[in-house]
Amino acid sequence: MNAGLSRQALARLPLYLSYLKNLEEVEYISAPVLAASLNLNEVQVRKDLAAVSRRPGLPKKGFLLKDLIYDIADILGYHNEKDAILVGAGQLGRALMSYEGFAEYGIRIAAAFDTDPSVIDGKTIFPVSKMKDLCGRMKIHIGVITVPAAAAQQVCDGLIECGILAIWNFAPVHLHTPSSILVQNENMASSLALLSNHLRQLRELS
Amino acid sequence: MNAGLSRQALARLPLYLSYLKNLEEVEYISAPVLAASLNLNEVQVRKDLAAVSRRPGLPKKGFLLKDLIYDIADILGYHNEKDAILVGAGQLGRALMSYEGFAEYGIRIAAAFDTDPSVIDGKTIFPVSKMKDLCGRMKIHIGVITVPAAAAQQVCDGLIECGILAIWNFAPVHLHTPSSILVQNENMASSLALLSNHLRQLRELS
DNA sequence: TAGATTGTTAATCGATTAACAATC
DNA sequence: TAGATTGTTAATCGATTAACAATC
Repeated sequence: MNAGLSRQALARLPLYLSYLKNLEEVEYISAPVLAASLNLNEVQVRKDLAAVSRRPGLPKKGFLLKDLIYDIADILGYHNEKDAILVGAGQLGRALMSYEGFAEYGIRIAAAFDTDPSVIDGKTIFPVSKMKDLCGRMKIHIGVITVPAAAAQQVCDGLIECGILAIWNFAPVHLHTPSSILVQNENMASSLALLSNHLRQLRELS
Repeated sequence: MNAGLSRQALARLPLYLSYLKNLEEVEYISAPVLAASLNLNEVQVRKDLAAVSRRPGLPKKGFLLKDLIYDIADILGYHNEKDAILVGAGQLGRALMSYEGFAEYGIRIAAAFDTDPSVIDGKTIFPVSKMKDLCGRMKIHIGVITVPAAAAQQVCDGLIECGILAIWNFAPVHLHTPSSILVQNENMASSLALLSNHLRQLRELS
C-alpha cells in the first residue's frame, strides 16, 4: 500500500475521506458507488482504493467503510498530530489560526509570529525574533507563510534556518528553497485565473 | 493567442505575472531567464509565453516586459473588474472580504451573506434571504463559498438559483452542480495531505 | 558573423481510462 | 449460478521535455 500513489491521487484522498465520513448506516462502500457520488472515473477510484486499503476489497461488496476511513486518514497523516508554526498574523493568518478544522487534519498551529507589535500578545503570537528558539525546542517541521508577497522570501529563508522541512505558502510568489524542502503553494491567484478564464469563454461563446 | 492554453499553463500565468511585475530596470525578458528564476523548464515557459504574447518574441532579446505584463494580465481577466458575492462571513470569509489583493486580480467582493444575525451589518454582510435579489440586480456571476462543510451544498444550490456561473469553494466537500457551472475548489485539505506525505516519507527514510 | 533566443515538430513521460480475467 | 465488483495489464490521452531549423 501507498506504493503507486501519485500526487494527484494523494490530493483526491481528502475528498474520498470527507465523503465517506458523512455516510451513515452503510457498512460497505464500493468503488463504483464512490466514483458516481464524486463524479470521478470508476477505474481511477478503484485504483486509488486498492492503493490505500490494507485489506483487499470484497468482490460484490466493496470495502468495509470503517476500515477504509481509517486507512485513508492514516495515509493522510491525520492520526499523528503535527505541530506547525505560522508567520504573518494578519487577517488570513488569524483566520487560519482559529480554524478548528486543522485538528481533524492532524495539524496544530503551535504558535504564530509577526513583526507588528500591535498583534503580538505573547500567548499565541510572538515576535519573529523568538521563532528559531521555539522551533528548535518543539521540533517543528511545518511552517505556514501568510505574510505579504514582498516579505515572503525572507520569511521562508528564516523558516529554513529554523529547521522547517515543509512550507505551506499563501503568499503569491515563487519561493526559492533547497530541493529538500517541500513548498506547497496555496495559489489563490491561480484558482481565480481558472474562474476568470471560464467566464470569459462563456462570454465569447455568446 | 490563448489557443493552446492548458489548465496547468493557465495556472502558471499568475506566477509569471507576479515575478514580472517585481522586475525593475528591465526592458526585455526572455523565456530562459524567466524559467531559471522560477525553477521551471525553459521550453514550457517558452511555449506559455508564445501562447499569451500578442507579438512574437525577439530572437536574442525575448519579450518586451511591459507588453508581456499587459498580455498576461489581460488573459487572466485582471483588466475587467468582476463582482463576486461571498457566502459565509466567518473568520475565513471575513479574511477574504478584507483582502485588498483581489482588486489586482480583477475581483471585487460586492457583498457577503450569512445566516448568523450577529455578523449581519446591513452594509457589507446581509441575510442570505437577500441574496437572490442582489445577484440578479447586479448581474453577478461569481460566488465564493466559505461556509462549513455541512452547509456548502445547500449554499451552492442557492447560488446556482441566483444565476451564478462560477463557484470558488473553500468548503472541504465535493459540490454537485450542473456541468455548465465551473467549481474551483480551494482544497486546503489536499495541500496538507501533500505536506504530510512528504514529511512521512522523510521520516521513513531515516 | 557567432551566439542567444525564438517558434514548432517530435519524443517522452505520467496519469487516466478501457479491457478483462478472477472472485465471491 | 449469475452478476457485481475486484485487481491488473494494456491502450489512450494530455502535458512536459527534447531536438532543431529560423531569426536577429
